[in-house]
Amino acid sequence: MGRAPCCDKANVKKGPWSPEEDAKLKDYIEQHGTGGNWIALPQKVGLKRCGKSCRLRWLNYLRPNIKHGQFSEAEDKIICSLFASIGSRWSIIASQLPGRTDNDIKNYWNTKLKKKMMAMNPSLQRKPQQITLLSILQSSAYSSPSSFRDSNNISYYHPHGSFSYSSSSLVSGNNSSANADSLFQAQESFMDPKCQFKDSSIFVSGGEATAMATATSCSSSDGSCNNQISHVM
DNA sequence: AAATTGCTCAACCGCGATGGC
DNA sequence: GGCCATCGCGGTTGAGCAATT
Repeated sequence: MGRAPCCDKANVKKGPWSPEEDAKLKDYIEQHGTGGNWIALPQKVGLKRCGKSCRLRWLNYLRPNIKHGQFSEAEDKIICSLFASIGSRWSIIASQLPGRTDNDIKNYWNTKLKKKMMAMNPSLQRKPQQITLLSILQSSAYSSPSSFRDSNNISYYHPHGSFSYSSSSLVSGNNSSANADSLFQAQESFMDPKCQFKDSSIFVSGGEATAMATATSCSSSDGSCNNQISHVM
């Protein structure tokens, strides 16, 4: 017995959306909202689509203020910084880039930004398995059991493990391999099941200031995402 | 001009989380 | 507390287009 399908696959249309379908869905949601039930929505709208498909279409394409196309340098920096700190939490990263969707950012990272980073630092191409939590702990950047400090004197603390990175050097092209390496070390430390964080709280400290960045989990059904990383100085 | 290869991005899939009963 | 339906997320796929051979 496998998992029950989310909808009747036989009666569901798949593949690209037609302009008519887009219009139907958009009109309905603008007039009535989602009703808090995506599964029931296609029937109400009169679409032969899976509820999940409708939700995705709305969130990634139809909802207002969606920004498509070229990412700016500033957006690149934000993506790199957040990827370094929280990994592939695309919905959280998207919440910091108004108008961008998690899918967009994910695609952008996988197709362009990642390559850009690799090109800037070929040492990143080594297998992730070569980087271990232990290697982080043993690194010269290690300063205490629960915090790291990078060359910019910025350290990042998380209750279940910590990491460091230099966002400025990553995106400027002047990055040292140590800084670039730390990006992926950071990522791995978060991807380690034993180090997963549930409340997405990140403590960032540097110099005399201490900041706490808290990423709360996200997305309302009307497409507005209330994820925020708030910085409390 | 045709065939092949590479790239992009919309859409799908599966699974964990969540909330209601 | 357990079950079920639904939501939301991240990883992956594949169609379509562009670039190259």
